[in-house]
Amino acid sequence: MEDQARIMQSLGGVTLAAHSVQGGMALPPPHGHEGTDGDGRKQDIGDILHQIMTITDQSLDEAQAKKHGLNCHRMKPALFSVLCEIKEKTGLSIRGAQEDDPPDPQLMRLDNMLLAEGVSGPEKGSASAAAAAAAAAVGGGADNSIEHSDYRAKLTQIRQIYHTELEKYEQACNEFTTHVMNLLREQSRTRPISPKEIERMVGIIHRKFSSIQMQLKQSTCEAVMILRSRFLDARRKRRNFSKQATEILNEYFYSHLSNPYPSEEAKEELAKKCGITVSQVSNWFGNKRIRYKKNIGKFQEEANLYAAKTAVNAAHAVAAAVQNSQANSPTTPNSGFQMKDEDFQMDATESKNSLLSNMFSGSSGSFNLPNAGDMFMSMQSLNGASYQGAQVGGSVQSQGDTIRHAISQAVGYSDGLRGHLYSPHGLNVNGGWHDAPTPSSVTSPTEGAGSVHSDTSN
DNA sequence: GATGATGATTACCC
DNA sequence: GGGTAATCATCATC
Repeated sequence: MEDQARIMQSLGGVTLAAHSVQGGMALPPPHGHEGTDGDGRKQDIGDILHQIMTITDQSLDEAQAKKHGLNCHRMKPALFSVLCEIKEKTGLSIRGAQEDDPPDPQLMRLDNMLLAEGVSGPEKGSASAAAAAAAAAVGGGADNSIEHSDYRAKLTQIRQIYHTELEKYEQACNEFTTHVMNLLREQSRTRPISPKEIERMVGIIHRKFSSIQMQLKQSTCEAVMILRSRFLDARRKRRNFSKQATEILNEYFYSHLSNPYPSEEAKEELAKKCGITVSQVSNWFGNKRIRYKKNIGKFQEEANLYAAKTAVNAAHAVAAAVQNSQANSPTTPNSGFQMKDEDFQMDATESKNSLLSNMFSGSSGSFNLPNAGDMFMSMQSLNGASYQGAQVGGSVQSQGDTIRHAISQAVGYSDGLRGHLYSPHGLNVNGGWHDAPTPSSVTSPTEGAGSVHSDTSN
């Protein structure tokens, strides 16, 4: 009843005068100047207010009937207007306090993070970019690609949950807003509810739902952070490279011992072959160079092993090339092939044997000696059918020339092996490698045909 | 569990 | 930016 008294006071002393003409009604005189007529109207208003205040205590039918009666009451518009104004005044102060809020920095941070992590915003690019970034931090390799996809899958899951929840919240917010608006509009027929107030109420609802959304964003961010940290923590959890990968890297290293600095292209190619990343190749060569330099004696055995291995590969490749040549040559169907150069006649078996013996005895005969890397690559090219002699350096035209070139490369490599077998090849007195141009590319002896590249070191 | 091997990281240099 | 050297952390072997 306090409220009623307050409203009565307001109606009597403050605002009623300003709204005394409503809907063509008679003007009630200002408070304090009313006479007996004023007393009557005051009584009338009090009566109406009493009816409004007690309407909720009545049964539905009674209330409906009373509501209709009140709606039709001649004083209703004036009273409604006054009540609206009172509410507006109090509402304005509330609104003034609530509006003009600066954008919440925490919300901005959350939004930015979700965008950066690829949870919000466009799906494909950022999500995979974030996944790739995390995967890059973790490292490459077959297992890591699994982890990569695992990370991506989990991120996608988080993204889906986030969007589903967000959608739910938005839907609930819209539904609730519509419901409240309808309710208020309906109520506004009997209660002093202005459109501004409805608007304000909608704002309040939106703010409430925004805070819920913020909680959702916060939870999502936490989930992403946990996922991310889990992957980043796995950074140091290394796995040894596969045996095959290590062999490929070692073969390249020892065949380029004079200048074990693979170019970017070479690194990429090695990475592709080994199923690791370029940075892992760089790491590997960095570690290898240092460890080799630190303990040449220890690595000598390994160097010999790889040198011998590569030499055998080379011999096999040459033999294969010779046989291939025999098979393809119309002039030399079954026997040894005839070279254009008189001083280069060799039976296939003989060539193989002499090559092998040369390789391990260190006798390279009168052949020129390209560097080990050249041989390293030539062998692969001979293993396959698509030998590209021009890329190796000479203008290889005839079949015989091709073979001669290959053999000379092989023998040249044996010289390279001699260096590897008997001395720390390529290291200068300061413990560093001799200056040499960076090789432009790489292939390993295990590689198939069609990947011959030049190596201009030495 | 001790130990060596090895991939990754970091600080520094050029 | 790429290389070295030192170091860390983990793996693999005994």
